[in-house]
Amino acid sequence: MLRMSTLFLRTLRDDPADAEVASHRLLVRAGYIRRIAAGVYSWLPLGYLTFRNVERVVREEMDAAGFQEVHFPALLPREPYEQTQRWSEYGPDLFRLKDRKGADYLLGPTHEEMFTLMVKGEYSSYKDLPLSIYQIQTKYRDEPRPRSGIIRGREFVMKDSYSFDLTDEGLIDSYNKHRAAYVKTFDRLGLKYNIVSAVSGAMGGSGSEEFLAPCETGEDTYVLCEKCGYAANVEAMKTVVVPVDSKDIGALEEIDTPNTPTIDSLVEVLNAKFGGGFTGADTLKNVLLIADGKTICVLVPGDREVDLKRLQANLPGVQELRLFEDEDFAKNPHLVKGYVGPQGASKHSLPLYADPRIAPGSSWVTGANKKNAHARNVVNGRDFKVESYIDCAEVRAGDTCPKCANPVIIDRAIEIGHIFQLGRKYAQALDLTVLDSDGKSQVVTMGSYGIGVSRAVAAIAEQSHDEIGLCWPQEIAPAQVHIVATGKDDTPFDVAEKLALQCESSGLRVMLDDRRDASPGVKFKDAELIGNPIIVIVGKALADGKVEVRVRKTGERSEVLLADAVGAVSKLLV
RNA sequence: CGGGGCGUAGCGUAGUGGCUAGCGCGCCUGCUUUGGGAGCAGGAGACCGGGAGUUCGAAUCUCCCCGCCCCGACCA
Repeated sequence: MLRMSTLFLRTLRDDPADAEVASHRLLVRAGYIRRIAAGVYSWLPLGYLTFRNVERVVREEMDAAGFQEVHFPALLPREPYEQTQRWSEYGPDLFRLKDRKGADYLLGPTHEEMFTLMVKGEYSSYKDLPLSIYQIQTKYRDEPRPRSGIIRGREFVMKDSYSFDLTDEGLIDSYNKHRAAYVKTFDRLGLKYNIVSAVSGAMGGSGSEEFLAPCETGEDTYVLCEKCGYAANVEAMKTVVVPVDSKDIGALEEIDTPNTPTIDSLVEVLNAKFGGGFTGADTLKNVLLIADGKTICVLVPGDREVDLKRLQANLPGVQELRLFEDEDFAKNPHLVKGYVGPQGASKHSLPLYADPRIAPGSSWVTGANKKNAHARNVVNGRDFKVESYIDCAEVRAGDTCPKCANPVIIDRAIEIGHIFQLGRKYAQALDLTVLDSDGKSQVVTMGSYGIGVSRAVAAIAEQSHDEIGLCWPQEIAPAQVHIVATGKDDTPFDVAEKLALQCESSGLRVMLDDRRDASPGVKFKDAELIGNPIIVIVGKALADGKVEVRVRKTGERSEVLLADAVGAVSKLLV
């Protein structure tokens, strides 16, 4: 039983000045966490109970799915990460340190290498597969900008699993098992979430989905089609290419457009010249970039920006991407800033990547590749040739769903889980092979699956709070029932104590506010701030032999006979 | 790394060159109070982020450093 009289807890009346988002503010105020350094937090008793509840749910579901738990060190030697290039590729996000002999170590940001090597050390036959193992481990990433309390920390706890299969079909099967286990886990955690298609990013691999918990303070943006259920991270959102008939479009024609280096100024001139009707969407924006040292041109409708994240996600293999700067224009005199057009790009072997909205056959107004001139009737396929279609324009609410063509909505969310079909990248690099039934050596194919355990605590807090405090789902709350004794003499305290014991013996987790020196107001405020799902008040109503039972989330209150209290509480918790 | 902001007691804050750095919450002692963050009285607690400088005098002005928060870039 948690007794408030002795619990190591100090709640704060004011919001901490450095906390912005609800989860951070309330977890600090309610005495769950304390900041130690940027992105590094301690868990106090209430917080740690909550954290362990989340961890328990995750572990139970992993075990139930037949995955086996292991535990690696957080402190790791350099060598395995050298073999997969990540010692260098991971960059400054990797916490690196040296031991007294000067040998390189790191604090693990993720453990693909260790899992792969562990399996390699033990298994060598296809008969041992499939295998899925996991750990719940503290991870370290020296984030450029930790933020939002425990949502994005530099030290955090993650459950990471890895599956090992001989065949691609096997991988898909393991992937689906994890997916199902994740659904169960997040359902039990009481989280609202969407499963969205994602890009696999730095981890490599093919299929990848994210579990996103919608909330305003989330840092991921995703699209959702409310009609058909299509959901995707904006980076992975697909745009359908619809070719346009261009037979009736006249020949390319140059037009004088003095002093119109921007889309807005161009639209203005066009409308003045041709009697209106033009918008930014009729113009073609040619954005020049340097991709790994090579100049490329990206075509988007004039009313849209290029989304660099989407672009990079869809340009496979490109490590470094940046926009053209003035000095780049200076080096390339054929590219006239403000008047770039795709016609003639092939002459300079400039590759054109087009957003699918620049459909084959579509006609545009665009730059004429010389100052103060534009061209109209510039037709894709006739006047310029696109190297490939690539999703790269900013995504907007109301864009067309690639599945059912209805408008999509855009929402923000916290990423609470991510599942990948990694494939053979790590197994290849670390030479994890098994003998197949023909006695031939085969590279194993892997999946990787993560749940942010500490982040899930914050995500639940984000989704489950109100103005006055936290409102935990019962499985996660520090206690299921929070019993408050109020009054001057011993009776309510004795009754509350007895009731607490009864609740406990009927299997409930109980917190008892047995403080004699705190006023009722303080106890009520604390109970509401702490956020256990049921609050029972032993006080005034005792005169009628009753106690008051409150549901934290709904505010619903009722008085029940003392003898019926345990039953009433249990019933509300079902 | 770019832009903005902040750093004064455990927490929230006042104090823009001048006496012993002020207030609220929290904490300690005593009395009172006990259904919505109680009242009175007394008390403890601050190298004013650090260093250097300007000045008769610096929390306050200048420079450097450190730390933190927010936006952007970046990010399983």
